[in-house]
Amino acid sequence: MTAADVAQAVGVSRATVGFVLNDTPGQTISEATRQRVLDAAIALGYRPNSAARALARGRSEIVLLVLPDWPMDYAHGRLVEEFAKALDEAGYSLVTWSPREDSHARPLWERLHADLVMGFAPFDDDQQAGIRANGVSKLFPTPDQYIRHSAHWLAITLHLQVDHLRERGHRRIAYAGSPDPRLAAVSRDKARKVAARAAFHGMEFAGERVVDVADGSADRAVRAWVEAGCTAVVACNDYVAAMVAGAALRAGIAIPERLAVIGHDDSPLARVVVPTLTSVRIDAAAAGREAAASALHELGVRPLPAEPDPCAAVLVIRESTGGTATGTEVPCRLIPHDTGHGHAPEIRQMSPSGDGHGASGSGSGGDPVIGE
Amino acid sequence: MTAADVAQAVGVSRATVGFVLNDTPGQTISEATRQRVLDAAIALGYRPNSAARALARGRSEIVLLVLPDWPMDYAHGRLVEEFAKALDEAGYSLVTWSPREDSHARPLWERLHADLVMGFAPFDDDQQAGIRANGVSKLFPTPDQYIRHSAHWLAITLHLQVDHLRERGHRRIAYAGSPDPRLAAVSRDKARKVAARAAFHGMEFAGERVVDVADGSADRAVRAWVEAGCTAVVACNDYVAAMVAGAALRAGIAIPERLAVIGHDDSPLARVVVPTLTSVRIDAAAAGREAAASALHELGVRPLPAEPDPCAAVLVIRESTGGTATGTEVPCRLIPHDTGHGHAPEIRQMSPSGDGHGASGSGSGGDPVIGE
DNA sequence: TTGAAAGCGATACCAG
DNA sequence: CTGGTATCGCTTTCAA
Repeated sequence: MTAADVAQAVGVSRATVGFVLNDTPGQTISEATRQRVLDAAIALGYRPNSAARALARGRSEIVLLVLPDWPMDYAHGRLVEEFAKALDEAGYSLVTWSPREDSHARPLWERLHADLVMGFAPFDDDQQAGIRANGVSKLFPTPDQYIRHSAHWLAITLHLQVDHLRERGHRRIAYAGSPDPRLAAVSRDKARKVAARAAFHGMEFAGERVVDVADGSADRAVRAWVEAGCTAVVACNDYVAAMVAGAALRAGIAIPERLAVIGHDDSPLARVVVPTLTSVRIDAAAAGREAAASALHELGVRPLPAEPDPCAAVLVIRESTGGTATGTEVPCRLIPHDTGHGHAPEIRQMSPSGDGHGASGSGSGGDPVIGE
Repeated sequence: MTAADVAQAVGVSRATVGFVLNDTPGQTISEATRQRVLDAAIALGYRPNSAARALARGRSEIVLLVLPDWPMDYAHGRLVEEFAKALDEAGYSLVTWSPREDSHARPLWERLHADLVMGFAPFDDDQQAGIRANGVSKLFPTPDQYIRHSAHWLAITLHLQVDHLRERGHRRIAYAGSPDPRLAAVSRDKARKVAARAAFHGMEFAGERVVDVADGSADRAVRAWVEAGCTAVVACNDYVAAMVAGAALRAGIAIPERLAVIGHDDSPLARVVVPTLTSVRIDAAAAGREAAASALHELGVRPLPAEPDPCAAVLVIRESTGGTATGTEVPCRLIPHDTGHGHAPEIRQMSPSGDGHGASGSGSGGDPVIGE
C-alpha cells in the first residue's frame, strides 16, 4: 500500500495525495478530491512508510532516551513516564533504550535516526561522534545541562535526609550503600555528599558500608553501627533502608529508638514494609516535564522557559525515624541561585501537611553545596 | 557525511563504497581500494543514514516490543533484558515502548518501521491492521503463540502457590488482589485459576479481596480472613504479600502460625521484608531466550526449535510459610503435553536444594488445568 | 486546482 | 575489478 496506489485508486497524482494527507499549507485542493483521497486512504488501509518519510523529511519525530546501566529507581521511572507524556502531547514519540556494554552491534542511535538523543548520563566522545554523525540528530544533555537538571535534585534530597536526622537529634550517623555493583559509583558519590552535609551540621559521619541481606553484611553493619555509637543511618535507597531495618529488627535493635533509618526515593516499598520507612523524593512529574521542555526546545518546537520551574522535593516522615505508619509529607522548594562558584541551592521547608509531625525550619539558606 | 562524500574523497564511485562498507558478497574489490575506502570512512566519521538504509533494504534490524499497560513485575523485566540480549547477539536491537492510551498521536509502529512488532498481550484488530500496513513489519504473537509462551508459565506458578500451601496442611485459603486498577483484570484472572486449583485439591477458597495499605483494607482483610478460618493467603504478587504480612504483624496475627502468605514473582522485595516472603518465579532468562527464538524465527534468521525448552519454575520457601529467612528453592519442570482439550501441564517437583525444608512430590501429574 | 519531476541516501542489479 | 543506474516511498518545489 503506497501513496501511488491511493493516487491511482482516486485517479489523481501521488503529489495530490501527499498534499491532502499532510494537510500541506499553501495548497488549494478542492474539497471534493480531498474527500475522495481521504476516503480511499482509509479504505485501502494506507499508512505512510516511516522510513521513506523520515528520509525525505529529514526527521522522524522520535526522541531516543538512553537509559543508564544502573537499575532505575522508582522516581526515575515516573520521570520517564511524564517525559513521554509531555513529548507525546507535542507529537513526538519517546523510545527508551538500554545499551548493552557487551554488544559489538551498532548502537541504536545509528540505526534509528532519532531527531534527538538524550541520556541520563553525559555521553562520552565516541558516543557523541556517533550520534552527531547520524544525520540531523541532536545531542542532549550537554554536561552542564545535565548538572542543572539532575545533580541539583540529588543534592536536595540528600540534604533533606541529613537535615531530618539532625532535627531528630542525631549527632552521629552512617551511610548504607547498595550491594548492586552497578550502583557502587553512584552510591559512593551519595555517601560523599552526605558526609559533607553532616560535616556542615557538625555531625559525626561514621562512613559508608555496603549492606546486603544475602551475605549477612547487613547484620554485621547494623551491629557495628550501634557499637560505634551511631543512632541513625542514611540509606542509598529504600531497598537498602529496608535491609537495614530488617537486620536491626532481627538483631533486636529497636527502630527508631536505637537506630533510625532514612531511605531515598519514596518507592512503594517504603509504605509496605514494617516499620514503614522515612524517605525523600523529588517531584518526578515536574522533572519529567522540565526534561520535555528542554527536549522540545532543542527540537525547535518551543522556546525554553527562561527560569526553570523551582523543583520540589518532599520528605516523608514514617516510622523508621519516629513518624507514623502512614507518614507525614514535608514539601520543600529549591530556589536555585548562582553564587559564582557553582550552584548553591537554598532549601526552604514549607508547612508540613498531614498530622503535624513534620519538622520545621531547617533554615539552611544560602549554605554552599559541598562535594560537587 | 554521505557515502558520496566518502566516494569523492577516495576517488571511486559510491557503489564501490557501498560494496566495501557492507562486505557485499560476490564482489571483488582490490585490497588497496578497499583499505582506502575503509580509512576514508573512518577519517570522515561516516555513518550510514539509517532512514535511507531502512528504505532501500526494506528492513531496519529493529524489533519493537510493546509493553503492557499494567506495571511490569520483576520477572518480566528480567525477561525483557534477556530477550534484548539474545536479539543483540543476532544483530538486532530491541526497542521497548509503552503506548499511551490517551494519545491521539500515531503509534510508534507507524513511525518506526520495525522488522517485527511483538507484544505482551495480543493486539486488537485495529492495531494489527496498523502494524501490518506498515511495510514489511511482521506481527507477533498471534494469540495461540501468546498462550503457549505466557499463560502456561502463569498457570504453573499459580499451581505452585496453591500446591505448596496444600502441602503445608492448609485447607482454607483466600486470595489477595492488587489495589492497582491496571492490575485488576489480571489479578482477577489469577484468583480464578487459584480457586480452580484449590478446588482440585479439595481445599476451600474464601474468595478474593483487594488489599491496600493506604486505605486500611489490608488490615480489614487480614482480620476477616482469620475470622473466616483461613490459615493461608495467596497473594497476587510480592508487594501484595508484603502488605498482607505487614497488616497481620500490626494486628498481632502471627505469621506463618496463624496466617501463612505466599507471594508471586520472587522479587528482591521478598528477601528484604520481615518476615521474608515465600514466593514463586519462572525462569525469566529462559523465557526471554525462548521469546527471542520465536522472534528470530519470525524474522527468518533461524528456524524455531521443534520442542520449546521445558520451562522451569521455582518455589522459594521462606519465613512467611514456615521456611527459613534465606529460603529454600524447589525447582519444578513443566512437561507440556496436549490432552486433546487444551494443555495439561504436568508439574514435576525436583529434589529441593538448600537446607532441606522443601516439600516433596506434589504429584499432580496429568490433572487438568481448570479455568483456562 | 493539479501534476511533473527532482531530490533524500543507500542498496543492488547489470554492464563494462 | 569497477561504475553507472534503477529503486525504495515520500516530500516539496515549480510549472502548467
